[in-house]
Amino acid sequence: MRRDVYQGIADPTRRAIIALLALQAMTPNAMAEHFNISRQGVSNHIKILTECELVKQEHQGREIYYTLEIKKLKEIDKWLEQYRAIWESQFNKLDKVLSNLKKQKK
Amino acid sequence: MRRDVYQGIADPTRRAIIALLALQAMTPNAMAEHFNISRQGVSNHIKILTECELVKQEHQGREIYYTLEIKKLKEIDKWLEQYRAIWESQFNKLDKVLSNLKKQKK
DNA sequence: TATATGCGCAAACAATCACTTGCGCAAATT
DNA sequence: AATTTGCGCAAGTGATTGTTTGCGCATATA
Repeated sequence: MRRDVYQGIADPTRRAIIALLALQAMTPNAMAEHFNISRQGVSNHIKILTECELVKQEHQGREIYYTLEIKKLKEIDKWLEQYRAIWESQFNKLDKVLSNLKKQKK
Repeated sequence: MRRDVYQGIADPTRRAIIALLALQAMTPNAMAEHFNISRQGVSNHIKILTECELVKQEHQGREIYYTLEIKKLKEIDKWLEQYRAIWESQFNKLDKVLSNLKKQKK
């Protein structure tokens, strides 16, 4: 069983949960109200998110508030970094082509 | 069958393929040499990457060169954007705490 | 103390996954 | 013309997924 950030964000419902938790900490029941799946379905996703360390829990009485571990998302950002350089240089190339076309028009 | 970028990058072998193709276009056979799985195993991944539009093909005789569609990775970057704002503000808060501690020491 | 509520665990399900092996087609080499 | 090479397609395998329903344990309310 693979448990990493990439796996964590692979499912659309999990990305929706992440979006919710970015706004505020929430209990599983509160999250479930936003989706068409059962409370337990949501809990299963939370379990995976917890295992990926994308989410942490805060017990409060019998309720459990889940919070987003935003720094885990930084991992993806770091992975993207190596490719950002490439697409930026590609954009610059395109930019050059365009400005050359402009010059030719003149 | 879900076919989006997030699914595309969910598998470690596929991320490795992406890394290879970032350096240069390659045939499936060439890629397979880098991994411990069969040529067909690699081809299965390529198929998924193609369906996610993370990869495009260029036929050249009987060989097929695959190239990385870097702009598709930008989609992830765009998704991350909303969270970047959050972790940056969190970092600034931490920064404040640290500089306050420093002041107190003085 | 009895009952209701919030939650995780466990088991079950079909669907999808990552792989493999075997095949056949088309391009290249002999 | 015969053989080799590069590739995708198809079918098969066991493992993992997303989901559900039923359970039991705590905490809260009556």
